[in-house]
Amino acid sequence: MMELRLLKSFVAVAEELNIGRAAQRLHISQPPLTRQIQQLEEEIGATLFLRTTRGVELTEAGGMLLEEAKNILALTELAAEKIFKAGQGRLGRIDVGIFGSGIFGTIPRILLAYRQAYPDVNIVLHSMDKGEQVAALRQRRLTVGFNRLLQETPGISSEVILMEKLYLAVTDNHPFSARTTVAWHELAGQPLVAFPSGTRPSFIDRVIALCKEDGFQPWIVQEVGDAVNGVALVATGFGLCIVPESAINLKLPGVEFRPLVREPAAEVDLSCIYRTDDESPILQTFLEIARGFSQEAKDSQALTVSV
Amino acid sequence: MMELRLLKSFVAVAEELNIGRAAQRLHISQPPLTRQIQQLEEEIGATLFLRTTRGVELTEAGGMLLEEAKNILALTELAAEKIFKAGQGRLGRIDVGIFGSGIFGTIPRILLAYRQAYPDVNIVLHSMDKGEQVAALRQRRLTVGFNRLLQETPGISSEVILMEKLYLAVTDNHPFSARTTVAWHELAGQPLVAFPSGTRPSFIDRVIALCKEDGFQPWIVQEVGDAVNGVALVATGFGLCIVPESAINLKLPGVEFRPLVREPAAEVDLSCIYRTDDESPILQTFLEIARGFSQEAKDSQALTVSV
DNA sequence: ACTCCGACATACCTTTCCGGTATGGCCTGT
DNA sequence: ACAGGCCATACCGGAAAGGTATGTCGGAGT
Repeated sequence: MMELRLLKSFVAVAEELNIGRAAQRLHISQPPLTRQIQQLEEEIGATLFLRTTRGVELTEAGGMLLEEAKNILALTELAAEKIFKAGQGRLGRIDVGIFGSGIFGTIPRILLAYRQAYPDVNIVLHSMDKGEQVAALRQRRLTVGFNRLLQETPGISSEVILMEKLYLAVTDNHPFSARTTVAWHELAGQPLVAFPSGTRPSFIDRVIALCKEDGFQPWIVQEVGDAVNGVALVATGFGLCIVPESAINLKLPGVEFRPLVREPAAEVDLSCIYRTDDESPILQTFLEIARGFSQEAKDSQALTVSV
Repeated sequence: MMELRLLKSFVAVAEELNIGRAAQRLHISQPPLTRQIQQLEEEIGATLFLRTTRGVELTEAGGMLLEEAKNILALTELAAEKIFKAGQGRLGRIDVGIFGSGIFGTIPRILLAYRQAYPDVNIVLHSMDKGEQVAALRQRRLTVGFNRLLQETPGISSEVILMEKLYLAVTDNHPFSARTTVAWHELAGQPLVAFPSGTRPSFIDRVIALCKEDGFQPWIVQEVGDAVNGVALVATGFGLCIVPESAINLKLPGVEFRPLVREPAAEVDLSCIYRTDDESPILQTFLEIARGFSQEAKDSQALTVSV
């Protein structure tokens, strides 16, 4: 069925125009090469070489085959290389689910690091909430998702990347803006903008739980979709808004962020979710990069403590 | 080195997603196919299938390879077919040398018939005189040439396609134009336009030889490059012009053609020339078609005689 | 919970095919 | 006429491909 070995031999002969020399180049002896050419000619049903007394010369059909064969051989080599890279997770496509305000903070840094480590992997971002992410993972429309406050789901694994401290967004004319920090219990009686309004339980439930632990009920004046909208409402004077650390990169005029102090610390997780049975190299390499950030976060924390 | 056999097996498995069924399709048993897939995976260095309990499924790398492999297999099949056709002379390129007035008469009919029989062969015409044709044949810039009155040339073979009777081109006010035929010996003393002026011996020498046989010397008043120019000069009143039969298709106002009668017949050959050592199918098939015209000419002649 | 079935993997054998050595035949250039 | 190249052929040994029998594992059904 015209194996590539025959094509490779053919190319060698066609380029050397001398079976003996071509055989040397191929590190075999001359007679087998003669047979290979004969076999190729028989399989194709065309004479490829004219045997002369000082070697061989290409027929027209042989000349055409030379071009085709070179092309085919190059294609197979490229393909082999490509598939090898793909097998190592260095090539392909990864679909990443992010939530509304996930485009700030650590997630873009992870994505950037991944892109630099695996430049040939196409990163496709999909904005979807927790429930949608789980569904999309199951349908393989997503490779990995970022989210918070995940609960056990069959077939889906989750991994905490890092814990983010909580901050308070205040307007610059609010008394709290004169302070360097705000204590959690001081939130009692303050008008709060809460988010998100999507799949429960979510960030808002975490906030409510922390308040309950400290013996008060938060005064929620408005619910919005995500941190961006929440901070936007703060800017227009609706009230205060509790956000994870990543959201403090969100600069809006007249809005400032103050750390919320609490014992134990008021934190929320940032986690990855993925299909438990997905062992694809693309996912594995991505998780490795993400775990690197997890480690980095711990390191910087240790540094802070030791200083 | 990743033989096509492995790729073919891979495609079968990737399409069936079941090694056993794929083996049936390939008319081999299951264990060798399993080994082939293992071998392919090892050679490429990537996992191509995930083995599940109800068959196999493609990894991402495997999915990519499926596309590549299909492409490569299709290319090789197309290539094999193409080369096979080329080997039969049904595909490729033929360079045909023609002389100045060769574009009339039989040559275009031969070319047309060849084009219809072998539509995938590119016919490239080159206008050149006898000497140029021989040189171009030697340099392989020409596959075949048409010419007349060829003499033995080492390395070059010639074959007479047909004999053409000679005609006389006269103006419609010349006394000969009132006749149905003109006898050869009547040319004595008539002003003649002769051609061609290129490589000798040529058509003009044939004319001179025939006159000499009949005991007179032709009165040549002008030499021109080819039959077209010769007939053109006839139209302007320079004199008469002897042309081969094919040139009577050349309609010019005020010019008429009359058969020249002589015993034996005044004829000139139309021949093919080609490299003696050229056994390429393209040339052979072309010669077959051309010989067909040779036969056809004899048939019609026989018909004329019998009627 | 146990068994059975389906699917891939492994072991082992047979055959085919591939490459190596030796040699023959043909042409060319001296 | 002879020697040197070069391709083709004959024959042999070993590697590799395919076949049969069997193992192993996971899931479905009773």
